[in-house]
Amino acid sequence: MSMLGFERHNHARCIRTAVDAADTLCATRGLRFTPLRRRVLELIWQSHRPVGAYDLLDQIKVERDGAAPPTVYRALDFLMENGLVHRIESLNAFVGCDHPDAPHQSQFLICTSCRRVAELSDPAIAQRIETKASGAGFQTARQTLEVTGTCDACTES
Amino acid sequence: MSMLGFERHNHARCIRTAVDAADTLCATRGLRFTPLRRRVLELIWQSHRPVGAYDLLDQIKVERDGAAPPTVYRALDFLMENGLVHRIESLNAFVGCDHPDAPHQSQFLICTSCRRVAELSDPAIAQRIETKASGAGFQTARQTLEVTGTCDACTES
DNA sequence: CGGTTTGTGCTATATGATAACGAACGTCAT
DNA sequence: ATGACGTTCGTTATCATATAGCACAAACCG
Repeated sequence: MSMLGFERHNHARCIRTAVDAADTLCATRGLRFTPLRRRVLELIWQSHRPVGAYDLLDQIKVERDGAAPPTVYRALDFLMENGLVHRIESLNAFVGCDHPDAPHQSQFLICTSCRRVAELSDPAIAQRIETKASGAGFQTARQTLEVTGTCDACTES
Repeated sequence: MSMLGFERHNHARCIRTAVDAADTLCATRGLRFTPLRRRVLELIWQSHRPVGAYDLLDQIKVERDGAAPPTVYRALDFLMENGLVHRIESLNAFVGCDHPDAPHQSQFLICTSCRRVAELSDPAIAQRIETKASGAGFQTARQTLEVTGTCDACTES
């Protein structure tokens, strides 16, 4: 069993769970979870790999005539603002958030072999970074922590 | 006095030091520190702000007829491979490395107000991240840690 | 209903990065 | 020196990522 735990999870269910959570979250906060935004989120959740905006666009175009870059970037902006997806800076790509309900600092493990990404949320690491930054007189707004390497499933094989 | 310590440092000297260090390092390793590479490094060190590749290109073009994107990207690749500059992933931009001599994991504090970047190198943080990753069965190749926020000089004013 | 805000369609353009190929240059053994 | 080899650079073309700006439509709110 790999650390990422991807081998035997029911992915259809995984997607549904994520979208349902988004639905609830938007309802709670009075946000408009439009068909476009919902669809973009579904597409992002098709895999645990980060997806590029233009990959999303290609898929959206099939269903929605005249879709253009702003179509998908605006949906992505909405999803990111509300913590439903994260941007992986080192890849210029996007992944769904595991636990959008609570605000959190994330850390990402990015496997260069299978290209899957696992999201960690270790408060101790975040705290340590925060302490170091504030010790330097720096007010932290956001932490970006991305670790690239090889996941255990890929190491084993 | 701000944490970044930029206020009263002699920046001409700062640039010279960095370029001299690169010179020595290249000589030691038998690398070719060509005029182009040297110039790109100088340009990057003009400030402690991350510089975009196309900003560099605009400046290089003035001096070097027919310079094109590959001109600067190749120089940047060389400088990065040899630890002379770092790429700031969240900005798609580049900064000079403070201490290129020793291999190290860096952390960056990026002020969104003055846009300056300070490089930290806290082994404890790097170690903690490494431990967490390997505990998850992940083999780390590289860490990217970028903290955005406000530096103390900007907070004060 | 009517005014306001929010979301989307659409066109254009800005910004960042790489592919591919040949010519020039350095290095080094002969 | 000479030539063979690897590296660096010039040059053109193209790809990839992201945003600006404006008009129209849909939802929201009194």
